Parts: sequence; structure tokens; C-alpha cells
Amino acid sequence: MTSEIPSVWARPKRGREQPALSREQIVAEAVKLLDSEGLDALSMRNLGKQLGAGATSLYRHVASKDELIEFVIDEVYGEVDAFSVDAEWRAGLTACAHSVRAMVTRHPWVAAVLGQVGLSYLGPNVMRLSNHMLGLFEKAGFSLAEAEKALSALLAYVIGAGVSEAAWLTSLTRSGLTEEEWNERLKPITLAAAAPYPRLVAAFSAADDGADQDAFDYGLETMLDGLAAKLT
Amino acid sequence: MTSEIPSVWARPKRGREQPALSREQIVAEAVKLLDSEGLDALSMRNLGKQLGAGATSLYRHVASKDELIEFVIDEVYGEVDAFSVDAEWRAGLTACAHSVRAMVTRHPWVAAVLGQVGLSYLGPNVMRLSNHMLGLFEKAGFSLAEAEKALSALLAYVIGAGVSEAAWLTSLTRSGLTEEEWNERLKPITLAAAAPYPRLVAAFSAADDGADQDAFDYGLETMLDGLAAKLT
DNA sequence: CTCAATAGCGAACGGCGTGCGCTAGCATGG
DNA sequence: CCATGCTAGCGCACGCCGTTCGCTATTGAG
Repeated sequence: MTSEIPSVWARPKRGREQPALSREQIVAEAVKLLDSEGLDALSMRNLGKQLGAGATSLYRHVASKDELIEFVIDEVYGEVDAFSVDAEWRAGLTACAHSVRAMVTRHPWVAAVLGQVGLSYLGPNVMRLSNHMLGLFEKAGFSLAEAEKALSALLAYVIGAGVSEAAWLTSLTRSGLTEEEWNERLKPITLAAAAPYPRLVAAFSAADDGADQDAFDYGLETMLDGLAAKLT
Repeated sequence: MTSEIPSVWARPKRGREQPALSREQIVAEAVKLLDSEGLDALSMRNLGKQLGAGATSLYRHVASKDELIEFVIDEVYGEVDAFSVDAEWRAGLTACAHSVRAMVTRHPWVAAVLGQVGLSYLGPNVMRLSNHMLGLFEKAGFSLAEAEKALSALLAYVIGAGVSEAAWLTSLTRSGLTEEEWNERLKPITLAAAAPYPRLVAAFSAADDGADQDAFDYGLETMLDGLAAKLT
């Protein structure tokens, strides 16, 4: 017999009041942790602490950390919302690309993790997105087979751009500096590294900072131009 | 006085015969280890063992594991050789893209690591490659500023394609299965995941395996088409 | 009321990156 | 010739990590 205050509210909460821990909760908290403290901070112990639970309790809901990461990836893909129904194909795909890029910018760790996990494309949210984009390509006039290749090409560009940008963002965050300070400090290093190549020195000297959005759009439009040209 | 056999050959070899460990050696061995056993197997202890040295000895030549990885990345970029001098711009860039892709295929761990390390573009080998490609864009008629954007776009595509392909390759290797077995086993899973979307089911059913090279070239040509169109 | 099932937990294992202080051998200056 | 200082390499230890295992407490079902 427990000699405790006989109130429902004083009764120890755990047990199976309701399961107290669920996969959804764990995944959501993992995303929060990743966003606020970065990839290194995601450990089972840390995540458990954040949830007020022991580290090993998580294994009742998730087979391994790798699996957790697969869930986490699909979770953030779920944030991609570019499904306005009757957009013209090019506008629709542009919206998707922008939405994915925005997601990666919000969650820079995604880029680091995409290279580590295989088969990330099996998650339901990724499936939904693929289906939508594939439909847009078909609407444009591509055969299903070619639409697949076109989709791969477009996603490869978006992901590649995301990786580059996210690597930069992560470095910046880890340094704790402002963007200006960072650029200030990086410039001499970059120029020194580029020194043997006059063309690179010129390019880096002229670089205007913060043109990321422009650069992304430049490549995106280029890829879409190339795809549009195939429709003759 | 050491009471040992008085021969040079019996004398203990270490000390400063020659430094016995060098950054070049360490980096080269790290690449070998990564290639043969994958990213997880790269630990300082493991690498030390491979070199017949203690783990902590490596820190005389490399500041940290992160720094080692930066060196390793530049090392494999050094394998990219697509510098035939007087190629027409498009042929030259195609060669570069293929060479980078081949490198990533040889070293699939690169894709996983590119997202983790910031500023990988500062290494001398990367600089050399950037300079060469930038020159090709200028030769095509792009201004330096636009050549930079074009280069970013092209590299984003190549890297993105590399990440996707490498994630797949890594999964395959880790599973220890042959490509056929793997596809055999994956197909039902993929189809189940795609079930809600008839279009995806159709696409995955028709998928012909091993069309990776084709898919890469499709996207590459598309991007180059888009770039060529900008030259009026 | 009993009982199998299940959520959560604490301890423990083997491995990780790396800081610290030690040793052994070298080059140098007296 | 020796003394000295420098440096490459190493063993140890610390605090993490992912994960396994066996335990407890609680549950809903019969």
C-alpha cells in the first residue's frame, strides 16, 4: 500500500494514464531539439530528458536512432505545402521547389542527414509530394517515364542547393557570430585560398553577400527552362 | 645503455627515424578506410590501428576529427581530373560533372559528409576545380558574375544527384545484398508505400533498374540546355 | 481476482572524441 | 663530450554515445 495523498492528482502520473510517450510526441520533440541545438545535440539521452523520460524508454516507440531520423525527415517533409490545386505546371513546380528550400532553410540539419539515411523517399509525406510534382509534370505534357526523370533532376538541384546553403548556415550558427562578422572574418581566408587563381580572387572580391535567394532562383529557373524546352 | 643487438635493423624503429606519421599518410589511410568499411568505421582509434599507431598520436598532425574530414574531402576532390585544356565550354563542363559524379560514386561517404562540414570549398583541389569550371563559363560568354551563379547551379545539381545516388549505394552496401536481391526486396515495400497514389504505383512498377547514368545525364543535359539558352 | 501484456526505467557494455602528462629520441649549443 | 629543449608518439582517463537486458509497476481482459 502506498501511503500517499489520496487524490487522483497526487497519484504518480506515469504507468498508463495515457501512454505518456508516443512516436508522434518523440518525433516532434526531436525536431524541436534539432532546430534549437543542432544535429550534435540529438542523442537519445538528451531527447529523453527533454521529454521527461529515460533514454531507453524511447526504444518502446522507435527501433533505433536511425529509424527515429527517418521519421524526423518525413515529419519535416510534411511541412512542405505547395498543393494549390490548379496551378499551371511551371508555377506549381516553382512553388514546390521554394517550399522545399524554405523547409531546408528552417531545418538546416536536414541537409546533413539526407546523405546518411537511405530510402528517405519512402515516407508518406515524401510520397505525397512526389505524387503531386509528378502530376504537374504529366500535366505539362511529359510521359510518365520522362516525368520521373524530370522530377529526379529537379529534386537533385533543390537538394544540392539545400546542402550547400545548409552547410553554410550550420557553420554560421555554430560560430555564434552575426552574418556580417562571419563574412568579415571569412573573406581574407577565402581570398588567401583563392590566391593562385586570379579569376577566383576577382569573383570572391565582387561577391555580394546574401544573394542566396537570387542564386537559388537562378538555378531553379535554369532547370525549368531546360525542362520546358523539351516540350517543344 | 640499452643492452640490445648492435645492429641498425634491430634498433627500435620509431622515435624520429622519419616522422613515421604524416598528414598525407593519415589522410590517405582515412580514405582507404572509408572506402572499404564506410563512414561509421572511421574513428580515430580505428584509423590509428590501421596505421600502426595509437589513436591520440594522430592529433599531432590533425587538430580534430572534423579537420581530418575536411582534408579527406579535398583529397578526393583531387581525384577529379577533367582539365583537358581546349575543350569547348559545354563539353568541358560535361566532363567535369561526370568526373565529380564518378568520384562520388567511388566514395559514397562523401555525400553523407558534405552536409556536415561547412566551407568544404576552401580546399586547394576544390579551388582548382572551381577556377577551371568558372573559366569554361567565361569562355562560353558569361560575365564573371553570372558565371558564378551558373557554376553554383550546376554544382548544386551534381551534388544533389550525388547525394541521392550515394544514399542508395550506401544502403545497398550495408545490406550486403546484390543489387538484384535488393531491388527484389525493396519493390513490394515501395509499392506498399506508394499505394495511395496510382500515379506513383504506375511509375514504380515501370521503373527499369540501373538507369542511373541515364538519369544523371538527363538532368545534366537539361541544366546545360537551360544555361546555353541564356547565351541568346 | 488473476494474469499476460506492456510502458518505462536503471545499470551496464563497448565504443567514441579528445585533453593531459609522460617518455624517448633527436638537434643544438656549449 | 654532455646538457638542454623540442617534438612525435602514447597510455590513461573523462564524459559522452547507442543500445541490451532484466526489473517494476500498471494496465485491460477473462
